[in-house]
Amino acid sequence: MAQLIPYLSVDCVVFGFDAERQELNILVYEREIFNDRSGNLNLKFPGSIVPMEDDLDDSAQKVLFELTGLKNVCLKQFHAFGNPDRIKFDEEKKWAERHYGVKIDRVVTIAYYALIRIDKHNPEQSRIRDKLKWITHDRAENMAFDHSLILEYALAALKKDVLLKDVNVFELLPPKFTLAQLQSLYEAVMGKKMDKRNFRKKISKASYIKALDEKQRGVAHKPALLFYFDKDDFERSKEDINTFFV
Amino acid sequence: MAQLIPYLSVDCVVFGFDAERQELNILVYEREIFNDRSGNLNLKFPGSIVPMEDDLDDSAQKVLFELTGLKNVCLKQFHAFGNPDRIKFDEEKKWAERHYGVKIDRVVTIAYYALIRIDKHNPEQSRIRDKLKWITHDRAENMAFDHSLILEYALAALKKDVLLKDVNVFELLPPKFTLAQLQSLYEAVMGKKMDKRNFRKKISKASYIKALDEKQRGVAHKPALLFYFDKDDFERSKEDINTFFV
DNA sequence: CCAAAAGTGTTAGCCGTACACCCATGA
DNA sequence: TCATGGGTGTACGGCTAACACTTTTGG
Repeated sequence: MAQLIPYLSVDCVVFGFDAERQELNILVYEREIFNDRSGNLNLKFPGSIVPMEDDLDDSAQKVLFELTGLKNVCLKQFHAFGNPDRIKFDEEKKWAERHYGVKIDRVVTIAYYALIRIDKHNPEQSRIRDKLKWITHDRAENMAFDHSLILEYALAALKKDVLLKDVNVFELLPPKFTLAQLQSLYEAVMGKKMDKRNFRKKISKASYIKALDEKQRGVAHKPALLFYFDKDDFERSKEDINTFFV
Repeated sequence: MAQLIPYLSVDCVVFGFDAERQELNILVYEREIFNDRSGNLNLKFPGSIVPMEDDLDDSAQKVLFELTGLKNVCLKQFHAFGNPDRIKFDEEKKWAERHYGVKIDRVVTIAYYALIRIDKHNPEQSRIRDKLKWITHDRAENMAFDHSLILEYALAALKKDVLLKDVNVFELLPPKFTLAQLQSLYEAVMGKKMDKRNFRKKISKASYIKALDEKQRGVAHKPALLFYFDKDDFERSKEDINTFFV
């Protein structure tokens, strides 16, 4: 049977925040199809062909569940990638055809990014646990297909969403966090360093970030006060974004 | 032949700005498939099935060209809509099957918004000119398929892009425009009124909006100074968006 | 001379930015 | 007692927001 229309897939760029190293990490799936090529060509983002009867968002949630054992993950669709030549190598086409069990000429993918708590991700629950790994952004060049491009778009979309409070960056943090963790997360997302005192002054004006009556324990320095995030206050605070940048 | 995967289409939400009436308008395509239903069920956004060999962006440009006779239109992909039930009525399914000449069970659409100058849009050049019309946002409820939802997403995406200077709102204006026109455009996009003096103070700080040595003519009131938009300065000015909203 | 829209300045309070030292803890 | 990161204040300049009257034109 000839294929007359492009296949449709979803791909998920899963972000996790390593609070120790203060780094934004990305979950990738490692295949073994290129033996003689160096670099990251064996790395791709987790994804799946969209079944005929499934909603796009549901397909993405399903991928995430099979991957991390997590349900109701924070997931945002950010772009569809449809270059007819996005499958670059014969090895990739053959891999995809074997993997999905259909003849494939072209795949259009709807890309999502997900925010998860890196400590919640339980690889034991994953069907494909031994093929998953976390990498940092600067180790993600030259991935399979157009996935390095997809990552650039994902990072830009995340940054945009965070700037306008269109996403909950707190999904990446544990329920109790320090201001230093929060600051390094913002710095990782925005791609720039910020001044500690000014950052804290700003955060103290955010009604949705609230201090607990509790401190860090067991650290070899002055223990930090812990904070939590109030989602309802956050939702309310969205309303007064008015002023555009000139 | 059974269809095993969803069809893929692109749809374009075309915005135009009516500077006289100070309204944001939307270009819709009118069909004649519902006789006995009231409302806007006959209205849809222009779109097309994506051919097997075409890039998504190219397909959208092609739709725009056939529609408006314009090339290199400002076009931004903003969301993919893939609810399996987005074709709601039998009449719509039959229309789509007749229109595209294939059996259709499900269509996933990649939605774009376009900004065009309403005065440049030459309906004479359009293949389907007698079926196109401009409507305002508040007259766009209950459109065909999920197109009213698509419009809501388009407006939100446009607003977001304008806030972050990710799109050129000046594509909607003639090359020479007054500050009153510019202000009413911002107001239409942001959905809120602004103070004239404060708006002008802000605009005067934008290096990319420059006064001409020329005024309006033939108006029955004090003629307004004309301004133009400098794209290079605009691109340069994007770099210093840093501060997130709390 | 009237109607209509253009154009203009000041004040008060808030926000962004730049910058350096003491504090609490575990080892 | 030392190393480590936590926590804090001030001053300046720029931005936002509120607010009302005069000017220029065509009719």
